[in-house]
Amino acid sequence: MKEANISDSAVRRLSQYLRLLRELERRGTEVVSSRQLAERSGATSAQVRKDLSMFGSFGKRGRGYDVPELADTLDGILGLRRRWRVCLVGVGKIGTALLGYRDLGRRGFDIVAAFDAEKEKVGHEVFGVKVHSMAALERVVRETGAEIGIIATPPEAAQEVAAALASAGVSAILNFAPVELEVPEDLPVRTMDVVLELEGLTYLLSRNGAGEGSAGDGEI
Amino acid sequence: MKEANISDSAVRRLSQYLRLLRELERRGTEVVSSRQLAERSGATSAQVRKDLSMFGSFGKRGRGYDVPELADTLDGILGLRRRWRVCLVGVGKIGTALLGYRDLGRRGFDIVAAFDAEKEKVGHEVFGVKVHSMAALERVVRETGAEIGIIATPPEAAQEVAAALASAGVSAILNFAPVELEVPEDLPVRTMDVVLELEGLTYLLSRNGAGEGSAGDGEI
DNA sequence: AAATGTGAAAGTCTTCACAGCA
DNA sequence: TGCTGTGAAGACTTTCACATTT
Repeated sequence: MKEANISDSAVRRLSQYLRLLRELERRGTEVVSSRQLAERSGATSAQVRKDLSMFGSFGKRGRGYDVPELADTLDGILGLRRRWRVCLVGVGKIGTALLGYRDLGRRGFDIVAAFDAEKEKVGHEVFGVKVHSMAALERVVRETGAEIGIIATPPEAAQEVAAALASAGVSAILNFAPVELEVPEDLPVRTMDVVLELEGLTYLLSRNGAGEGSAGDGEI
Repeated sequence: MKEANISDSAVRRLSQYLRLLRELERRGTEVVSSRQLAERSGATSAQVRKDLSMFGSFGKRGRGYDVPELADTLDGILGLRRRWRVCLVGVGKIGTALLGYRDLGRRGFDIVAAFDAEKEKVGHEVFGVKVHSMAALERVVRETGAEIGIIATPPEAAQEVAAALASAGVSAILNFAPVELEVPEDLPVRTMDVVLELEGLTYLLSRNGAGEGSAGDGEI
């Protein structure tokens, strides 16, 4: 398999193809064409083929792609042939929702520890995950070997937590706090921000004639 | 102000600039340069200037941008000079977390109604928002004038809910279910998927030499 | 006949670098 | 002097279109 210098959005698409492939696999579909993957993922067939060809040749001409085989290939590309250990900082509403989100486990991510600044939460288990004090962060991250840290704290605390996670040795951070984190260059961070996504929508709505309560049919 | 044909990622950056400007405003900072905005948002100064220049000339040469003025300008561009009515479908863990997320209200988004398929939840209020039955969706969306629908249901239900929201007349959808939704062309959808973001990280970790528990200093 | 894999073309986005203004 | 606004250059991404393979 080729090493590829692939863009962020291409990786995102690969994840989407994989999501579709798993669904097709569940239904017993054996073969899928780039066209079909494209339709169901909002890409074009050429783009699907290009994305995949960055890593090798996985299809059969005249036929398409073998579903389980391509799913496994994408697992390999995305680093999903193994499980990942994740820790979560901030057991508030979002943090709790994540602890209870069973898909994480199903898709290969094990939450091995949680942390919270509030004394009342420390020592308890939430959805089977033990909540530690912030003071224990560095020790517990090392002991559990957590590789990915999720930040679900208030924004004021996020930068400090990011620094602590970095120095405790996590290799990547998923950040739910609405702030831009400063971290060492080699520590990838993805930020998920609901308000930011909503603003992306309101931008579009204010350009077009929003507020006119239309919609409702699929007309072009 | 110019009308601009601006990319998705540029809109995302505008939101980030706005987030920073609000923080600067809170601290009483009066003027900011493209360089400063760039540093704190992970962009370059040229990009900040370019992004803004798509919509007009808002800075003062030799000086920078007036913070409250630029914040207000970006509010205008992003459609945030008004409040938006939002409804939420699926009062599970994520849905509940969103209902309790006070930032939404602070940033101009009012959740005016919630819906759930479970009988036990219907009729109750969650964080001050009344939960309706799915059967009431179309009526309540029309009555409340909800413009944006948030889908926080299990993936199996998401497509059906999207169709119901579309036909009830919402103008945009924010989707937390890990599926690609098929909706009328003129109905923008943004999907937020934790697993997809995590996979973006594991992709990077498996390219580099991950698993070596390094990191910890801010060295270049 | 059908669908891949891929160069080449087209299109988009980002960076450069500097004229011009406060 | 300092920093914006912006054409032009460069980098990157997507689409096209077709030779190739099953």
